Amino acid sequence: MTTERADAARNRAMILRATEDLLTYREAMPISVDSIAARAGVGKGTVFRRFGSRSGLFRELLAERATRIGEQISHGPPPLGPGAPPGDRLLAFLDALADLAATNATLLAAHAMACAAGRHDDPTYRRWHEHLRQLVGQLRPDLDAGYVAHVLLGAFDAELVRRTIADGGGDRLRAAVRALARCLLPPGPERSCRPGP
Amino acid sequence: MTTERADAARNRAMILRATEDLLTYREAMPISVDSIAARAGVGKGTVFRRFGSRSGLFRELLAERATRIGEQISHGPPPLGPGAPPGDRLLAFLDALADLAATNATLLAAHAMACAAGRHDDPTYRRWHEHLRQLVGQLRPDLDAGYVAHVLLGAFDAELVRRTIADGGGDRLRAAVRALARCLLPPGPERSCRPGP
Amino acid sequence: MTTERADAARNRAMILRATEDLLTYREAMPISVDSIAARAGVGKGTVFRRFGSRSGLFRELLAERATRIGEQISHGPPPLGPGAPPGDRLLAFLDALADLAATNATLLAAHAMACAAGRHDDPTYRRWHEHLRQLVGQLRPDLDAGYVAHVLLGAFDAELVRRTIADGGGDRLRAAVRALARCLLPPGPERSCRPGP
Amino acid sequence: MTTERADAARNRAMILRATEDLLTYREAMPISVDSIAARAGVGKGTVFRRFGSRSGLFRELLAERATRIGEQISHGPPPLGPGAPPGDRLLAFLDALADLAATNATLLAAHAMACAAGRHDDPTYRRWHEHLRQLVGQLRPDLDAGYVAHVLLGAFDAELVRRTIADGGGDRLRAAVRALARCLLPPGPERSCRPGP
DNA sequence: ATATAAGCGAGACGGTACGTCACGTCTTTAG
DNA sequence: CTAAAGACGTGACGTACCGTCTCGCTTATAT
Repeated sequence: MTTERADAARNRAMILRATEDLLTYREAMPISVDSIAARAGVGKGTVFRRFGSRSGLFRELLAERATRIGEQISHGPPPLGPGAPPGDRLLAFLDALADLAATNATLLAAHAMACAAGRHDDPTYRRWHEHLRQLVGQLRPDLDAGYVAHVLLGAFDAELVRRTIADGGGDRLRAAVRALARCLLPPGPERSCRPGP
Repeated sequence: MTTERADAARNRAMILRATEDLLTYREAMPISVDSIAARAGVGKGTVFRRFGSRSGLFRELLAERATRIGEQISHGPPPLGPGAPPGDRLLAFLDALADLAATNATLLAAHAMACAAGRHDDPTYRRWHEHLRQLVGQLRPDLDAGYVAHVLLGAFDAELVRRTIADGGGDRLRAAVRALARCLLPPGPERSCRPGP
Repeated sequence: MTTERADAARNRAMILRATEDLLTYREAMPISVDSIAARAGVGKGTVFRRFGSRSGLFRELLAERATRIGEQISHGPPPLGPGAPPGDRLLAFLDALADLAATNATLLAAHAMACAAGRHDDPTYRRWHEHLRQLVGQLRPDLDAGYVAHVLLGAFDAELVRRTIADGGGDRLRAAVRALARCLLPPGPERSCRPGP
Repeated sequence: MTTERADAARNRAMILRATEDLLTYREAMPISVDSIAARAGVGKGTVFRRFGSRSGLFRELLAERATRIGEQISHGPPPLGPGAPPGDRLLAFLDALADLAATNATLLAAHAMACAAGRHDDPTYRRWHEHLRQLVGQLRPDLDAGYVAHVLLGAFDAELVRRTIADGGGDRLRAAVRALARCLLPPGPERSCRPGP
């Protein structure tokens, strides 16, 4: 595919927009592909053609939302972008994720629901995981960086995020994540907990 | 109901056994209630009568598996049971969870799939969460204990566990969890970072 | 299946009735299974469960309509039923078919559309064909009775029937069929091959 | 349009040839336009530009096959062409149709499938019907010539032809048609209603 | 022991949502 | 600038599977 046809791009945008609308209105999961297609004013086949499956639709929507963070990680200014020390980047990245999660709770829920067990293969998830893995690896060679990266991403689990912001708002989420992240930072001079080899 | 009918008890066991078998054979999720009923040699209605729903079936199966840990937490000997210092209990509990997860990876996956967003309401999950919340609260008053407890339980996410033991075995899972947990322990001069049994 | 469940029978009737209604309203073909299910107030799955396919639905509806004729052929009074000479039975049967076709033109069309090439396997068609084959075989051993029986049934082709009654009414259809049928009767002393007006 | 471009003519031929091939290979109906285009080595749009629709493709293919008969009817020698008595022309025409049907059974099936209810509007069908209508009208003023003409064409129904030649070959079809046609001839001294063997 | 009522077993049933299919259209590009 | 190529739009179809409901039978209890 060299370039996307004009009508395809238009319908693609309409479908994504319709999905957003429905996610905003209905917090509950039952957002059927039919309802999305109907609201977008296109046939159901179009949705499946463009996104492959229900999962693919939410995946792509999440990817769209995650674009900004991804770009800032790669080319943005410190501390989120390259150049800052790993500890600062880690905190900045988790802050960004917390922001994203707090403002897209329902999308996360839908994405989690749709992607089910395959969420580890989601491109967005993989990118985030890779970023975390590298930072953690630099900060704490004593930890299983890959595993810890997954656990940190699990801290933004849709249901957990929803419950947390429902009882404390986005601030509580950010604070909790931040406090948790600091536990992973290497201990300073006054911290005696020195991990073994 | 005074007593459980003999055939009912027998069928209940057959259903649970059939579910285990299917979980062992098929790693993939699509284990339909029909297939379970067929393999158990009972009608589908029996499954729903006994367990209420697909989720209930997996919930009960997990609860059965979690019975030992629950009892040891409540009445067992330290460090898992009462009496040991919180840090030791936390590590012991997470060790136990890692063992359970390593030996029941597919069940966890099925449970996660079936319970979906409602897994926070699962009795077993709640009990574990409450236990962790108290321990974390005692150890680290500076953290959001409830949130951290959820994150720690997220470290036993089905898909994550599966991938971890697939690439490193149960030992890697246990080690990774242990290393991660130590980050949460408060720094203390007299507590070794590697608490022995 | 020993006996049909009460609710199944009720829904079955509702579906057939809804199909009739839609056939009455909309002469055109596009009667989707969804529209039938919606009008019947049941799910689409129910329609497919009971009738197997879109074709099966129309087949069964036609069979229901053809029940009277089938019974009269088997056990009814002459000349349609047994006992009358073959020539009289042939004419009576074709008359009955013409009546049925004239009053169920749209159903025939839908049935033809749905059954497509497989209409020769339709139970109702087969019964009618067998009846005709026997009568023709008795009347005209010189003809290929099976083939002629198919041709005679082809005289009630949905599109042909529709056009004929649209330009001449049911009477024209009946007369045309009758005149055609007389050509097949063996020439007798008092019954000329050229029937009088 | 003054003349057909060379490549257009070539593509047209390739499409028709591809359709024939597929009709020969696959007796079953599901010959999609995509498969035809693919086998012809052209884009699907080309097929639709040339033939308007799926139906149009089969219609044109049938028309091509029917060209010889049409010419012989109009300008050929008796008994098929003009000049012979109606009875002879009728028999000759039906013979020719039987030959055509026997050698193009699958094409007839595809044509019937594609044209569906609109086959009465097919140019080829109309020409044949008109020819038959006139002959029947001359031979048997007592019959509904238009209706009988349709019934006679129905004797070459695709499914019927297929079954007949499958169980008796083309000879059985020709004989059956011939015997049936003689029933329509007016009784004459030297031409009995009961034709001999 | 037998009749009767309560409740269980089996799976057919009801319905929703999904993904597929193939027609016909429309945009893009090559000649 | 015309035509080829095929990506695109569309909606009906049939399927899968969850949870419910009905019917027949088994078990416990009363006589």
